[in-house]
Amino acid sequence: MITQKSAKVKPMARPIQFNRPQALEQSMYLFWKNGYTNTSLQQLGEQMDMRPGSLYAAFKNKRQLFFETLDLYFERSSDGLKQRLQSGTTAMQGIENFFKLLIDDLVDEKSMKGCLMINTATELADQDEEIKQKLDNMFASHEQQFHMALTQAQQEGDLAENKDPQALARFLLMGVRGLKVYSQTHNSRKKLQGLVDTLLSVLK
Amino acid sequence: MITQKSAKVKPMARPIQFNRPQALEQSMYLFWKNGYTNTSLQQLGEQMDMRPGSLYAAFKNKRQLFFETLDLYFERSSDGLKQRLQSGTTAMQGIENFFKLLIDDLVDEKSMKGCLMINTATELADQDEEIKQKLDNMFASHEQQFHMALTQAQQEGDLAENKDPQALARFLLMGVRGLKVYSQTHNSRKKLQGLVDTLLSVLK
DNA sequence: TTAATTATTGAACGATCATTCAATTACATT
DNA sequence: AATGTAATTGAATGATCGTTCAATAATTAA
Repeated sequence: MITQKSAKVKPMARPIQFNRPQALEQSMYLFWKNGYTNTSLQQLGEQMDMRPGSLYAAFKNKRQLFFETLDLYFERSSDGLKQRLQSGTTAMQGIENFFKLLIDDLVDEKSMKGCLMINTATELADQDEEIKQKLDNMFASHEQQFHMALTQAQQEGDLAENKDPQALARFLLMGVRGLKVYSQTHNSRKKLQGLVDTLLSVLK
Repeated sequence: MITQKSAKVKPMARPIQFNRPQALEQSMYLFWKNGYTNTSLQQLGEQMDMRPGSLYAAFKNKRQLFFETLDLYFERSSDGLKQRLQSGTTAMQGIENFFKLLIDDLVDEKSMKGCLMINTATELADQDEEIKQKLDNMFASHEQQFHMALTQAQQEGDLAENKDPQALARFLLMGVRGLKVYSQTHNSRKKLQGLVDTLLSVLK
């Protein structure tokens, strides 16, 4: 009994209605603001303008949706980091610009507070090895971007030869984490500026 | 119709069965590990060995229980901080000892990861002004402890006169936050030691 | 023993959670 | 028009959430 399924093109089904990147961006804001557990599928459905069935057909489940959302956040932050680090005429200027703009972000009352990667690390890294690994890789990638900038700064003569670019990159990123958590409860520009000044003093 | 309620001592009722400090300590471990939202009253009841009715009679509700738990955590951490800062013959030694022991904590696989105050800040500070203020005060208190230690170090000649103890205290505590979040995804002793070395280099 | 008081119990509540699925809809092809 | 296909819908599912409360238990005073 041989079924004669032809290789012909299949008749087109109902086209996809929702805009995937746009929907993911909406989910990102929710997860960012409320965390993973505290964001319900009802909220996600409203924000993304998708009904449960579509949501599950498109993203499998809440966990997978969150993964895609986290990936999007990482891409965005990586792009932003790259852009800011390259915003000066020298690598060292880029690094300084990054922290200047970071302070602006942290001070801005209207902007979203915190950082999805940090929030996820404190909420889920202990309980979820897969997420922990994902975050570790993401942080390492950001660290690498700082590493490259610092290496370039060294080549440009703005960082002493005896300094270790990799260790300093790790340190700066630790500082970024500290600053972001600090600003969750206190976001005075003056104090943030002081913290950044001290942080960057280790590069001198 | 005058009810003749005398001022006599009331007959004793059924005595309280549960141990409040002990129950709170149990709840602390749960909130610490899982976060506020991710800890259910069923889990709390099991861990504290209390049935819902007793739990609500004793602590009002989940939110108030969490507040008491957070207070307990703060007391514990304050006591620990004080003890560690005073563990050396000089204030500067105390500060160094504190970071040495912090690394031990962060590296220890068996110890609980993260910090309840930081976890709460990233989970709830955005959405709950009361908790945000509570945390702000707690962090400020810890900052004050570092401030005092640094002032003493200055008096003892271990911190240059031109350094600002308050700004440095804020910076060190920012560093602690950064280190704790860092260790959520990566807890190599070598790297943590490097980060602490760089952090403390600002005191030189 | 009885009464008064309050801690404790455990079942029950309504709300909300993440998820599923049969029915419907919108398209291209025949 | 009719057919095939897959996206979409929205009601329904069972589980779990935080919380309440009438009944019960344990104590002292009378």
